[in-house]
Amino acid sequence: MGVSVKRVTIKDVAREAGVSITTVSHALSGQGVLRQETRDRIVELAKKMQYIPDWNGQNLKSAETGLLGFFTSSISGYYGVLVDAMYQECKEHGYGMEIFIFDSGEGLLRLLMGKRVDGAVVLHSGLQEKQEKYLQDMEFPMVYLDRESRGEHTSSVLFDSYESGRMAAEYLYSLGHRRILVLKGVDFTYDGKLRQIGFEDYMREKNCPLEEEYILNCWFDRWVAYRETRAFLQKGLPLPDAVFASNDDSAFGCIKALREAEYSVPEDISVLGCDDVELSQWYAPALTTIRTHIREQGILSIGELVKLVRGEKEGEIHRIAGEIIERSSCRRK
Amino acid sequence: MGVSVKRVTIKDVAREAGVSITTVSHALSGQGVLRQETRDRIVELAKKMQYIPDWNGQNLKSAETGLLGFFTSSISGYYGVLVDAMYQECKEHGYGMEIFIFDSGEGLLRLLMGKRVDGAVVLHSGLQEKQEKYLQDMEFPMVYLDRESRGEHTSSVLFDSYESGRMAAEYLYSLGHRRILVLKGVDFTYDGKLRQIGFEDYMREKNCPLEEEYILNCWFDRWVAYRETRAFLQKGLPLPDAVFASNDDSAFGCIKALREAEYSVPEDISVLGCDDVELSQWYAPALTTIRTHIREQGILSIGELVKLVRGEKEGEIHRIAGEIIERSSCRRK
DNA sequence: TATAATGAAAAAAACGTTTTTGTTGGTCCG
DNA sequence: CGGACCAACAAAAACGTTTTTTTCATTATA
Repeated sequence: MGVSVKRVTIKDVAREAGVSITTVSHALSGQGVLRQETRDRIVELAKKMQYIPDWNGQNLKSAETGLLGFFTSSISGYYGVLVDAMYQECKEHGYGMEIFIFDSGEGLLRLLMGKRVDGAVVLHSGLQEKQEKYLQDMEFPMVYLDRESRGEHTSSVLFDSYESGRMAAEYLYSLGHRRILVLKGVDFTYDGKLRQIGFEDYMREKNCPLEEEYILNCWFDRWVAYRETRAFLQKGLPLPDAVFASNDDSAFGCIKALREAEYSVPEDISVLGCDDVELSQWYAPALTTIRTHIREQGILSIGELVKLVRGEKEGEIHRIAGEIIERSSCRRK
Repeated sequence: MGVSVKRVTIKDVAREAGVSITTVSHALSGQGVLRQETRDRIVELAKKMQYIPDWNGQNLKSAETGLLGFFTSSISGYYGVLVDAMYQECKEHGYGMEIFIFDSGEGLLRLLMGKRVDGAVVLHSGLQEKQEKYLQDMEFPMVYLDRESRGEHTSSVLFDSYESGRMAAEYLYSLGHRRILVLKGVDFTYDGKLRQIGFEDYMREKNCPLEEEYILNCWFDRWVAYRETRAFLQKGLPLPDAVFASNDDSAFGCIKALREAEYSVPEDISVLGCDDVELSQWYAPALTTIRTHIREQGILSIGELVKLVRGEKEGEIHRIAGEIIERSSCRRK
């Protein structure tokens, strides 16, 4: 099926205007030398005929599409902010943007190399090293959001998650908390891994190594965090002084479980989140958290990609520092 | 700049294999008649050479792209869920999906008619009637999420927002609330408008027409709702029995303002939301709200679009009923 | 006045595919 | 043994553009 009414092509416009398709193309693109009168006449006519150039025809010939792509496995939740920031920045630079969601890294190559976009921002743990290498060899402009990669045409824009992990530990430690419950995120994720390691490193250095039973696998998920802390509470182990949730979502889940068990935050237990999602400031109690500047990540990554696409610079690795946002879910012991 | 390394084209594969490009095309697409041995040999070789067909070349010739598009002005917040649902459903039907964000309806036409996708789901108040008409004339398969439109190739998948508005009013009324503060959403939005009208209609029928000062323009926004209810509170008007927030976000903003003014929800004032965003059940108090089945909207719209694309049916208008989810933010007066 | 330069437009090539039409040698059937 | 059919592949057309090259009057220059 698809579109069954005959499309208006450049040929139709040319015929109607009594000129060649070359002339139409030139008139519409502003290229070439034409009499002003001719140009105006054709532009006018094309609009009247509602001529819309075929994307495939256009881009088959020309080298650039004017489009940047964002490739990811999901945009639910918190990534909406990232995407919106990226889109604004694309517009700023005169590019369009499209978003591709998919699961396998295989598909990514097809899309990228099929010359659909001039460059890509990728946030996708499913992309294999082999494929990453291939893209690098093809000199395709890429910016990664979740892995360290740099080359002539590839950059990374990352959060300094190791430091954020340390920062979290330092903050809780400085408030006098020693026995800390950690809600671990997704291990095979760049940020998840580093936050955890940073946190653990700091505590070990302070001679407060984490205890096995006080690390809960919560997968960055509210529900899992809720269930896990419930289960933890039922074990009857000594109550922790504080909780470090590796993202805000799990902090919310945890707080709910604590509340149901009649513990109040932060009176009985402090809870520190990570991310500073928009909701955090609306929550009760307002969540103290490590802010990851996600909007900035979006802006920076597009800016970087544009430069790579235009060949204005070589790739590099950017790191965006976290920042502690003190609200009401943590207090001194 | 762009990709500078020479792409591997079908010609390269053909040369290497010692056959014509026709044969390569047939081998890879499974069309035509070839010896099994030849077919295998070419497929093997293409993979080894990392041949990836040029999207534009392919789709220039063929009528269908195998891609469905989602066109919207923003995907922040709550729409992530919608998008994820749509993506899953696309996969289910063997389609790919891409998302386009943009502001003007002008751009939409370019994208749609540029033969980038086989069909589109649109959620975009910026699309003008003239453009909608044009698309209909072009017999382009479309599903609208925020307007009533039907034709041979266009459907709508809507929430029954008028009924939801009535439902909200009925619920609050049944709890004995009479003086109700309404946090109005965005007027020029399909759902915003109808929720409001539905609510007003019911109250008028019950001889409790809304008072002017008890309608706050909150634009579906947390911050605006927060500031507006603060301002309202300072006016010193008689306290309402309940609040109907036209979406959950404004309910959160409102509750924060109420709490800061030392009113407690639901003891002093009941608050009813609308949407049932994921957060609602995690909030304190857990929000009583009208659930709009957004996931279902995603699934239904894609299912419908696929049928339209395949020409299996004519367009129609679907309406998804709301459902009241009772939690803890409302109580009997 | 012949030639070169210029302005305006057309013709043709190219982009990388898919699809339609041809070609070739061989097998089957009467 | 001669035409019809077939299997396996190649050649060519087509898709809708952009870009490069060509054409052809004019006008300027020597």
